[in-house]
Amino acid sequence: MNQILNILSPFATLGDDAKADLFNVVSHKKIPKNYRLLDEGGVCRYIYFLHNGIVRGFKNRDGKEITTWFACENDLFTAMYSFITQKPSVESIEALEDSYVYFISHKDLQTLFKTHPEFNLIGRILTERYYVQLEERAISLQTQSATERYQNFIVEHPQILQRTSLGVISSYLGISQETLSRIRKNL
Amino acid sequence: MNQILNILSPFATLGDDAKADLFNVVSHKKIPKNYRLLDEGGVCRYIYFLHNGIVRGFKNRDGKEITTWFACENDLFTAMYSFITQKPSVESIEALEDSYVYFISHKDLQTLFKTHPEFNLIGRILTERYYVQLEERAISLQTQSATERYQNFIVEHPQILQRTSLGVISSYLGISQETLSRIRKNL
DNA sequence: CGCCGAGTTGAACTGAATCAAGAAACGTGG
DNA sequence: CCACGTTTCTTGATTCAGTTCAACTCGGCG
Repeated sequence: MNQILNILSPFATLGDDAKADLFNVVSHKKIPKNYRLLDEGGVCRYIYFLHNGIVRGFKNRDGKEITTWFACENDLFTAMYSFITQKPSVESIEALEDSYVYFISHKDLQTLFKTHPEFNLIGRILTERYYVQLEERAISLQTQSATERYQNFIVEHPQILQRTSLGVISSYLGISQETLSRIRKNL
Repeated sequence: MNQILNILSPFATLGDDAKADLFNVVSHKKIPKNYRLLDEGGVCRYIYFLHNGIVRGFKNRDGKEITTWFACENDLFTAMYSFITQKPSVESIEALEDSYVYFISHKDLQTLFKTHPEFNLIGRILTERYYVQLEERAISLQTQSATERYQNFIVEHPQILQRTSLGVISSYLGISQETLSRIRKNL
């Protein structure tokens, strides 16, 4: 729980009331590897804080799973679009390792927004992070070669590299598994 | 001015006070073709509403201009990241046609947020739109062929297709101008 | 022991970039 | 209103990065 406060503290100084109300609506659970927190077509009702483990978001495209983001220790995550709009999601979320998450429902978060305006910053922070991350990926896909993208990835996500399978990473980078294997060889 | 209200009305019903305060902080001006609303390295102080014309955001990559988004009539736009954080921008903004914009400064918008919480929706709407748009582009770059991306573009942005140069579109699609020319030919 | 998923390697193929040159379209000034 | 230079677009020839398909290796695990 304290980790959550640590994450939020640079952005919002929470009063004791706010903290108490937050603690009241936060749940937590263990997530086994490969468990799906959300399936395509469902509405994402929660925003999550990843205590430990790795989680990914992905979409189906012609039967292939395209990874669109990773979350690791101390990251906030959710199916952005679905959570914000509370409409069905086009992406799914699954754990790539046994993980432990804290989470708050959309409804409870709305209440927090109203009673403690400081919490509005959460939304902004999350959006900002997601946006910047996504933007970097788009630019990378738009302008860099497969090798450059991989090198970039090594720098940006060293932990994920170690702990995730080749196929998942290659789909994130938008290249085939074989090509990634060869790229990796030539380094 | 009424157009702005029309854009906002589906999301927030504004009281007369709110409207008056909004009108007080909105400026407007004519932008000639090729004029830069923001240069890379500068902080984006304004959020804009495009009354007419076309505007694009772009980045420099190895001396080439990579278009990252387009705005057209009735779109809200800004250099997202820079405007939110009020830090220097990595992207520039320029008009692709003679345009007319309404705009609000970051500072005035903050004041509006405080005095009229309804306005918080503006931020959310804008972010949502930007995010979804960006996400679609990322997926497109990650999974589709040049031809598919172009066909997609035709459907999504027919107006921009008509009114923008080939080079600008090709950089948005992440393909060379020559290839786009050939793709266009074979349809 | 044999299966299974994950990763590697090879060979053929292909989509798209690059380089280079020409054709249109466009605006500006004489 | 034409002539000129500039920018934008097209077309061809060549090259190359990355895909695809297919076979093979390796390390676990029932």
